[in-house]
Amino acid sequence: MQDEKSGRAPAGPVSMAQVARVAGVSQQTVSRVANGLPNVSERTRERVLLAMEELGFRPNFAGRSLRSGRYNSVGLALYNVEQFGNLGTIKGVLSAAGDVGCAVTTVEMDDRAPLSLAEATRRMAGLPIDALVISMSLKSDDFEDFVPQPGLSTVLLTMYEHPRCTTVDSDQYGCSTLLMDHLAARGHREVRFVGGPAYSVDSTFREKGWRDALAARGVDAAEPLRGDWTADSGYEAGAALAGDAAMTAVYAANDQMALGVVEALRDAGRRVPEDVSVVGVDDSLRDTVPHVGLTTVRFDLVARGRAAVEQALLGTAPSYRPRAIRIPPTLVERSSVAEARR
Amino acid sequence: MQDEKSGRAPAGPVSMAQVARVAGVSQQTVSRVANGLPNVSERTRERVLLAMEELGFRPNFAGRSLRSGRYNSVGLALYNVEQFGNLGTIKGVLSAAGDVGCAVTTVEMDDRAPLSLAEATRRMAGLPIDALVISMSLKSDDFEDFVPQPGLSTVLLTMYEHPRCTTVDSDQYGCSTLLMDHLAARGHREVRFVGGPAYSVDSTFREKGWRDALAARGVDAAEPLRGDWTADSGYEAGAALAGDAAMTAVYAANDQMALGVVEALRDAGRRVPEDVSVVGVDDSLRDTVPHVGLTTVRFDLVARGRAAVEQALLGTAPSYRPRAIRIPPTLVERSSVAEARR
DNA sequence: ACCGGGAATGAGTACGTTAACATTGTGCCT
DNA sequence: AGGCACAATGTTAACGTACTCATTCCCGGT
Repeated sequence: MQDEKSGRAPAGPVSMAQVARVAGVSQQTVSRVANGLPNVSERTRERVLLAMEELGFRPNFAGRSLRSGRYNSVGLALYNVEQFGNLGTIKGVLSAAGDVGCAVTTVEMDDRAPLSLAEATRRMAGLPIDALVISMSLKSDDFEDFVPQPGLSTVLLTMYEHPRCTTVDSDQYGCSTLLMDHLAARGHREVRFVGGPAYSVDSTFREKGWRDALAARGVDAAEPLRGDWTADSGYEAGAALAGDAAMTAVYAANDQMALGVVEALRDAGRRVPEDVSVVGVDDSLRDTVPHVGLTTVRFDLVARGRAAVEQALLGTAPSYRPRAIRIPPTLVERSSVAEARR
Repeated sequence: MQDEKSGRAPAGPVSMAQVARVAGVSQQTVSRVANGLPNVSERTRERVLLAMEELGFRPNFAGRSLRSGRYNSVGLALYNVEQFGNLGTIKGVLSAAGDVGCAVTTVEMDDRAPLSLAEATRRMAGLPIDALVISMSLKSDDFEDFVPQPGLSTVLLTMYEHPRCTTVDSDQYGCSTLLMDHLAARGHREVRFVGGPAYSVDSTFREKGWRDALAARGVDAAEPLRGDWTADSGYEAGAALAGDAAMTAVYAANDQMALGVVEALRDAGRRVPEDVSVVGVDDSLRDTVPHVGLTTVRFDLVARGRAAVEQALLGTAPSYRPRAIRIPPTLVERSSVAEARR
């Protein structure tokens, strides 16, 4: 049985040599046609293109990059794929890679494999990639010893800084400054904090930003509460906070918890924002809740992914020096913040 | 200046031949060590490993796969990356690929390039992949002519069926059956539908499921409303629906719109679920809204991604026959559905 | 002492591509 | 007419790996 579209039945992958034979030219001429080089006569080009079509030729990636030494692909090592924010980051990575004609080669680092940076790098080093972006929740001590693969430009998506790798992240500290300034400008001094789980690096940086902002204004930080990012855990925190008569504002480390806090405060008879102001982080409720009123902060996650890829590709140049890039957040002002009562 | 870790400064990528020279063995022996083959004496193995370490050897992907003809990678063509559900699907793709030691090579098909299936396949065909998964919003007519790249096992993530490619999707029709059965069992006959935008294929299938379910019970379908997936658009639809005295239930095509419908109905003085029952799709509010009460339907998106990769890899066997796989949803019963008034 | 056998290792080759160089053909200028 | 420039095409070599086969070496059995 023959392929109904072509006269010949191509068995397995088709090489340039086979196309050349059919077209009656040399293999080199096929290469020239495949790469759109100019020095081919129109007649020959057509003959070759026809033969390609007929045989179903597709260029062999391995042969091509063995010759060129380039892969036109960026590596992406992901841990915790389903975590909030990864989709935007992935979009940015794909988009920036696509801009320069690169694909993205991704590997999920799950719990089957060890999670160390060194291990992740080793696994990625054997893949067809020109540069590497690593997105993993990292403990600080992992950094001390880490040495990137020599000859493989590496960027880390993290708030920590590294002497030999560029690091890129949304500014998880700066978002607190932004929100606390916003609250302070409206007379809020006693601001409580509802964080994420203790192991969360992002939450830790947001908490530090909150703490420093209070300290800068000479306010003692009241004990922060801790949720698990869910709205229900925010509700619990809000219920616990409702009795605190001193505080005038609550800073929840994400919007879902902030929504829970608002609900709990209202259920406890405290009005938002008249009695208590509430702010969150992420702007994740925009399309999700009708008439969102939550004042929050938005990260440009796509820019985060884009920056990572751009730096990783820049890093292939020998003169490149590692740097730390922090994508600034923007304030999204809605109606959950009012002037503090005196 | 020398590399501080090794005696020699490796210039550029290191090949097996260079390692062999340093270790005083043949290139073939280095290959055996690199691949863990048994026929190497302990003494030689150690010498080679030492040389590898010293030079910073990493196996060349291109050479390896040129020889083997395999890439150990699955291609993923994505359109509309940030669309709901993609993160779970990506997780499933990565996870299933990782299970068999494969990476995932992804390209975003954005509006710079034409969106046709043929075009996407052509672009992916030159990448280092053994099989291909395509996730694009597809119009039905794209299918008629589409012929997958010969020799490249291809799976489409879509509800449409294709004679020559396996297609995989969450059952966007079956979710309606599930919800309508649930409502019917509680005496609901007049069920209104709030769909997504007209171009959405998913919404179209959900609407068809709703329509067929009504027809099966001899109920004339009242004109469906249309939102844009956001909670606010759901609110508008709910406000328009509130005056309909005949209906006893609303089926919104996603949870965010369903939440808007609930809010609007309550603002209009109709109780949920006592007066009107409301159901949604996706179970996307679970952690997002405190005390979610919405009855909805959950898709196993990870399973969707996993199935796509599994079928794509199975498709590399010559005896494989294309099929259509629909991942069934599960009902998530909460408190927005009650017995219909008589 | 000789031979057979198996383990360790090496030599040669092919995978598909592209760069560099070589060759042929064509037309134009002097 | 002779030669020169340039375009079109062909030839050769090399990229790094792993398969197949050949060789060497050592040991034990007779």
